[in-house]
Amino acid sequence: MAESDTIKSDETLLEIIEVLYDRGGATVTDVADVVDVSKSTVHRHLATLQKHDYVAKEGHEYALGFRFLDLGGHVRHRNPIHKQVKSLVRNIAEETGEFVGFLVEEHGLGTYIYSEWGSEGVGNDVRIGRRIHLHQSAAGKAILANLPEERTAAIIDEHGLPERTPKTITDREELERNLETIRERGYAYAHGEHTEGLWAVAVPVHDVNGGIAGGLLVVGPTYRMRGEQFEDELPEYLLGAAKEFELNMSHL
Amino acid sequence: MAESDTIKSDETLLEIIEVLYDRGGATVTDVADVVDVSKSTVHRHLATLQKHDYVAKEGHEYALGFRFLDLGGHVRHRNPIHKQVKSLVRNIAEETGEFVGFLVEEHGLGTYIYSEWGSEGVGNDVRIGRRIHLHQSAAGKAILANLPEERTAAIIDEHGLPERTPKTITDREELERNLETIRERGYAYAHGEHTEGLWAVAVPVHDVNGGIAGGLLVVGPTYRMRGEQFEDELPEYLLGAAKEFELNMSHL
DNA sequence: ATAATTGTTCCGTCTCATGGAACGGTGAAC
DNA sequence: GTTCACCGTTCCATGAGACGGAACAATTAT
Repeated sequence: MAESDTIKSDETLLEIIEVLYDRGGATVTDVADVVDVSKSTVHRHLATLQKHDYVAKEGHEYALGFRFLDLGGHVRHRNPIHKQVKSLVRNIAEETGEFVGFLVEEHGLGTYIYSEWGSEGVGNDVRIGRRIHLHQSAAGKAILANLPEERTAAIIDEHGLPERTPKTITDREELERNLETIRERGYAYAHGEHTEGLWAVAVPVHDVNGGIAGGLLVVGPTYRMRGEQFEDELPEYLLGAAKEFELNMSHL
Repeated sequence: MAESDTIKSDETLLEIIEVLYDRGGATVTDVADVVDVSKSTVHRHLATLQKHDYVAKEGHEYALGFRFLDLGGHVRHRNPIHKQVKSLVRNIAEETGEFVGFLVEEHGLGTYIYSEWGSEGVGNDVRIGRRIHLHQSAAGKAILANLPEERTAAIIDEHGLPERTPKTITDREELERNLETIRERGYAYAHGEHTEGLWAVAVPVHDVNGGIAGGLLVVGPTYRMRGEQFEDELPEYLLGAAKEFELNMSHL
């Protein structure tokens, strides 16, 4: 419970990594300006990272190195369902032509472990591994609606309901009503709650123990996501795909 | 030049990450057994990582968290050629049905920034971002053969020629003869030098400045990689694909 | 040429990371 | 049910080592 004590040098190290992440590369002084430590300290931290190939130095610019790709790939492959997720997402992307993603929950936030642009798939700055607030995403809402009630409450308590677009649901009561609807109907919509101009449909995907494995999501521009196609056929299709996926997972 | 001084706590932190990477999850005592520090120290490092979502704790097990996926994705997307590489690799995988990958060089080691299994694509434990020795891979040899001579020499000096299978070329003279052949003929073979039972063909891919951007590789089981198909058609096809890729890159 | 930045190294100081011991909780053994 | 063993976590005193600031080197701008 108590906030265990942490290691200061580690925290600055991570902070430096964060800066390199945000800026996509920075010099010693750049970093020192942002992270409140002396240049020499920054330099030593970067030297340590460089020694272990965590950052690459090009001229005076330091940037995150391929070691992170390695670690990231590891995290993704550790997840046993990843291979199945990949083909699931890919098939649906091909079928629908839209952007398709699979979101999982960790620490109360959502992470896409795989995504795919279909032929018509629209921008959306979703990046594999980028963490997003669950309530801002159709897939996240599908997850929230299917977690044990107290877990959902704990997540909202911890992370709040920050706004991302004017459409984002920031009122707790409203969200809970929305989740209730999602539970009843079996799938979730998002109407520009994450990115304006984009609508999404998502269904929950269960794991073998009946827990929630993640959320399967299709995103498209508003004009293409209206009407029967969006409101009936697509959700039904996704529910079927999720069910099939769950069956595949159950006899592994 | 001089080995700049590094930060000890950072190094243990990275060492701990490495352990979690190798084992795919470990308890405090597990880590303390391997990394020569006290349990309390390990605990504090892990607590720090956990606080920032770099590790996830499940029961008593700590494992690398999705934060690394995020960072890894960032590294990959920063690379401007990534998007083109993706479609290049994917097309060839579809065409050949085999495993296809794109290897780049950093710090004298190779990293796959994208790979794809075709319909028949065979196992190969290649994992995105995993770092491998260049001389153990057809793609790596294609790169080594096309780097400036002194850079190639420096890489061999630094990393040596460790064996991975009995087929791996560990003799420097032999490797240099091999590279010479590759330069002349324009593409590289590997006959089980990385994984026994797998043969590969690879071609170098140049960047806009005429430098070497990476190596494009096709891997398959020995029995499927023999004969004319393997020895003539496939290399020619890859050379064509690489050329087309280079053209696409030149007018961006 | 000079000045103004940069990254890097050096050094003395005092913070803070460390190991060891104590605590609390959980599960196996008897 | 009680004991024992082993786990993660917290506490504390101590000395290693992370830190800031100054000096140096190497570029680039003026």
